[in-house]
Amino acid sequence: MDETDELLSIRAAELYYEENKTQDEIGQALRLTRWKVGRLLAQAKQRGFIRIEILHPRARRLPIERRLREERGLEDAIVVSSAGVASPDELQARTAQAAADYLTALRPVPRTLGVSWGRTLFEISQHLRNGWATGVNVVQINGGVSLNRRAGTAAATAVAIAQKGGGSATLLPSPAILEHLATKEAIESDRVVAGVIDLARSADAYLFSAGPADHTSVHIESGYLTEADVDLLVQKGAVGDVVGRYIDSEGNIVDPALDARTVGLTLDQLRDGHLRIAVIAGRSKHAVADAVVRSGLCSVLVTDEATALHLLDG
Amino acid sequence: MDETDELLSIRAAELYYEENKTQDEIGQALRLTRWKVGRLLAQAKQRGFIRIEILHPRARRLPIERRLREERGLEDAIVVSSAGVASPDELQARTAQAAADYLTALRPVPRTLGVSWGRTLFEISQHLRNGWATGVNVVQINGGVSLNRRAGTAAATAVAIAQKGGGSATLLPSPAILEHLATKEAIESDRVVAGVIDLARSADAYLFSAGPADHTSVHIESGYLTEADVDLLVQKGAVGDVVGRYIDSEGNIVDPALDARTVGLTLDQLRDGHLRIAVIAGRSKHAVADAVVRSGLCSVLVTDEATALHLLDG
DNA sequence: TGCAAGTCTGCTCATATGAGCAGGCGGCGA
DNA sequence: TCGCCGCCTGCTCATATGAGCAGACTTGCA
Repeated sequence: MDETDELLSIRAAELYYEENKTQDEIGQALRLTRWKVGRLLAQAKQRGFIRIEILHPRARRLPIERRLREERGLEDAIVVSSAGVASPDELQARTAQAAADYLTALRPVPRTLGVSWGRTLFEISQHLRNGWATGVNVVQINGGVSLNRRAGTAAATAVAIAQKGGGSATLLPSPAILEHLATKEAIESDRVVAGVIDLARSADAYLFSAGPADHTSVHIESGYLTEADVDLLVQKGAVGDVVGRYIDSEGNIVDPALDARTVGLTLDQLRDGHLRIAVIAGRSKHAVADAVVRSGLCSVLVTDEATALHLLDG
Repeated sequence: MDETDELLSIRAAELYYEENKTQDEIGQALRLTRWKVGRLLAQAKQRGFIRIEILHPRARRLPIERRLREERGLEDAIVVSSAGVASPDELQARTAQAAADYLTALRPVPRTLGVSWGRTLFEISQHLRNGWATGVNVVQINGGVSLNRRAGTAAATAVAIAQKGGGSATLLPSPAILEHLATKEAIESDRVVAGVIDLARSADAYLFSAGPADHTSVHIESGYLTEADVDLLVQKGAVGDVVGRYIDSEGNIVDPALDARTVGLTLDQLRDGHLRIAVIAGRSKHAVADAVVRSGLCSVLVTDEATALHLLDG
């Protein structure tokens, strides 16, 4: 394609897309046959001169979703558009909305849904509509009795998802991380707790998020870890946590001792699930999202465009 | 359009524009008739959910050009796209290129073209191709013997435009602004100078730019004015200059005494021309572009998207 | 210079899309 | 409750577009 044709293809594109002329009319204007105009337009598209964007909070990026499925081996991927997003909060809201939509459309409807907790999960619970399902029982898959004033968020999330889905919630009555291994083992041997974990292991689907390994972590906010603890984990290679367990960029547990004091499904138990939906969005979670996908923790990923492109192109 | 339809129109748009499905295929996927899909797509477009952009340095914005013609009474307007512009310099280059293209395509070819000088005009001269016209004679319409080391730019501009157009240049051998009115009158009564100005008044077309009233002005760089002079002009309401003459936001001369010492066509003489092409781009020239269009100094405007939108929407 | 390969052009034909219309449906007022 | 009005649906038909093909043209090489 020489320069003249390139320029003509731009002129044709202007008339076609901005002025809504037919290819025939454009041909008359530019003294070309309509077939030539059609070819110029095809070339303009193919060379990337034409960008078509869908501007809507609910817009998704299907080509990126396809690439995630094909190149990263995911069973499914939902990628929300970042176009026109004003703030990280808005991105988070869009992603939560998409996750809620995905759950609502899920067939067959899971009878038992295992959920983690945190800011993302809470937001998803808020975006779900009443009646999004009928008779979905929700079970917590990791400990989360909050130690600070925001107590109850973890429970509220599970309960909201269950209620709106016409089912009931089974809570895991335990802190996320315990100070002593012995305490953790004692709690897990409790009949109720063990029963909840068994139920969690049998769930039809898991819905969880991941947190970044930094000072904004919900574990610091909740009092389970100190900033110094997290700094140490980062030094050991942590990129973030999944169901309270900190992993490195390959998805390996960075601190086995800490992990042993963490209550809930282990990562291997999580990986045993058939449908494992991870919802991870935002700049700060690029690294942990990569680790989650790389290590096969999720089979379905709900994320934003920028994170998806990070996974694909580094 | 209720929320369900809005969402469907987004899903349909994704499949249509990103996945290149036919409306019929989309209908099958979403369990709709193909006519419904067509209507959803039409609504998505109409509500502005679909944005189509042409990404190319030579891309123009025809709808904005139309609005300029219709709403600001211009005979013609050329608006270059700002999409993907990295720097103000690139915007300037795109606009100069567009001006060169416009001149090249101009029919009938002007026999005599009056030109001003400055950074913009110089750049246009560089973008013109050899043989852009045959036998175009170029005449300077305002004084411009440069006083500093960049001497000759004004002359070089006119000569380059003429040479590449297969014609010759007639230079106006005079400074732009003189210190004393008497000197200016003496120069203008000189046979050669008067002859050039007469020739300029008879030109078939004028090509000129405008400068901002700030310290980047080419008049400061050339030594005709000091920074203090320009500050004073701004205080009097100047928004910029056209052929060396400073105007306010309504296009009126802000300092008649200074104007009287400025050599070249007066603004009224400029307005007598039939084809008056102004080339004005860049953030700093929004105000002066508005003044030029508002006061009818140009009949054709070549500008960038942001400036055009400023003229239209304030 | 002459030939062969590849490219470009303008066509035919099949398909996709948009305009416009008749019937059905729901909402609203009497 | 009935009947009218207006919107929405699914259609027919006209038009716009894309696929594929045969011939012309250019280009590179001997």
